[in-house]
Amino acid sequence: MGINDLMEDFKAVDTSSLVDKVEAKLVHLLQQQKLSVGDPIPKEVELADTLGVSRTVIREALLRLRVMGLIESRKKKGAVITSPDIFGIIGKSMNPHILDQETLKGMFELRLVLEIGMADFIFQRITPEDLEELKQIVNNEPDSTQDHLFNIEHEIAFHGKLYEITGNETLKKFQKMLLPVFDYVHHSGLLKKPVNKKRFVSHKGLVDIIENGSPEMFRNAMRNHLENHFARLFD
Amino acid sequence: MGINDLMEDFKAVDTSSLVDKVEAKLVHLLQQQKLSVGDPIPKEVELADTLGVSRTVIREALLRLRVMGLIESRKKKGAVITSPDIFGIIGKSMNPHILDQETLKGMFELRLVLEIGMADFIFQRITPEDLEELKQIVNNEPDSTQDHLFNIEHEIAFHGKLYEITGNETLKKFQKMLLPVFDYVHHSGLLKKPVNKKRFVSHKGLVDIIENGSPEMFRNAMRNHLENHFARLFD
DNA sequence: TGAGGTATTATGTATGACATAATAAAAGTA
DNA sequence: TACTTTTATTATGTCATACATAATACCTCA
Repeated sequence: MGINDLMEDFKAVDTSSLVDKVEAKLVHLLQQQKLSVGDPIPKEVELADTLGVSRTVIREALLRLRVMGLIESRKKKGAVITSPDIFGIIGKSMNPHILDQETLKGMFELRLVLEIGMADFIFQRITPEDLEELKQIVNNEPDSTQDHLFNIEHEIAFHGKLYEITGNETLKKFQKMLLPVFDYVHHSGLLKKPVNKKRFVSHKGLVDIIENGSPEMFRNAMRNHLENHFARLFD
Repeated sequence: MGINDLMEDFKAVDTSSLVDKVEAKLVHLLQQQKLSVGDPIPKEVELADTLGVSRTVIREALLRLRVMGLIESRKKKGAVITSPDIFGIIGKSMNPHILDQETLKGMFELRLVLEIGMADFIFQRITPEDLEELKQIVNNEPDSTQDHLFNIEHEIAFHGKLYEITGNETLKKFQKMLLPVFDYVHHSGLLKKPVNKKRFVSHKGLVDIIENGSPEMFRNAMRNHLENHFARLFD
């Protein structure tokens, strides 16, 4: 056993707390798949007894799982396994005021990536009703001559509908989470370059493409539509 | 005060637990922005004293913040505010075995959206070194004639590098998180349609486009490159 | 002055008790 | 018998206290 192995061993000293270990064990237990959604897990006292630790530790470990959305606990009924709503959970820790600038900028960019990349799903899954609704939304928008006053409400209505059309709940939740962050970055002085309200491809233009065009055309049009945002990121 | 208002009041009965309230108060405190990263927050006993609840409750509330990545606690030093690594946190609750099918499928699709949508960032931020590295990766790949044996390692190396080039850490972390899920969905029987290993635009083709083409060309090429995956989703 | 030991402090863990809410069991009534 | 109400049970939620542990600050002594 060479010195390097020894060092490896040293590195392996268990610095984790008791709760850490218990948490790991519990997560491992859930992964065994012996348990599926809705199944109850052992009571706190049982667990404490079995694992030989205090109920305090068990409670902390369970609490972590609960915050992560892996379990839900009800009085008397004990804790049951749940399918975590990931984005619901993230949403809570998604406070723009707390995130660092790098992450915030990343989120801003992420939206642009998503809206350009989702073209195929829109074309594949859009229904006639969706298309009709899109047209409605566009018709309710103010005149394009005064687009410098564009309404954030209409922006959300239109782009939100696009996410909805993709039929991807995860994507939609992601957008919902991203929205406040995007807005925050947009208005805080985080991006150096000024806002240029020049409008390129309009919402109406996008709808026309959805109706008569192809995913390829849509991607390019959306890229153009978002030019104002890209311009603030690139030179 | 009409009956409806009364009902409103009834609806407003506070069903939240003590810990919930304390958590809300603490989060609110952090949002005051009076506190920035690295700043310590009051000790557990102080908080318990100030808010008039037991230390247990305080600890549970703090634990939630900790799991959400908003604070870190050190012995003796107390708890300090941290900039949360959102995706690190999500990663923990991102166990494919626990997520429900709908979410899993959503994640699978999300990857496709991302890789098509990130073209502009690749072109904007790629360096000569990046390009060189991409070529290296492609050169190390097995012959395209035996592409039915394509190696998952090379897939990850190539596509991972693309994420890296975007210069968006958030995006990269997101990919890291998505990877196991994508792989899981790919191999579990979740997608009905069989895997068709037919190769369309190759990695080499993509590199060529990055070198000589445009974001627009890249998006189309990537869409084509991912055709195998899309084919399993669409009719 | 600086190294090393000691005291202090705040979190981590353990224990025991009681409160509370949800359920199950039992009792009572039509 | 069926159905409602009351009572018991059970498991989590909250409280209080004590001690362990690790990190820091302080203090002593060479």
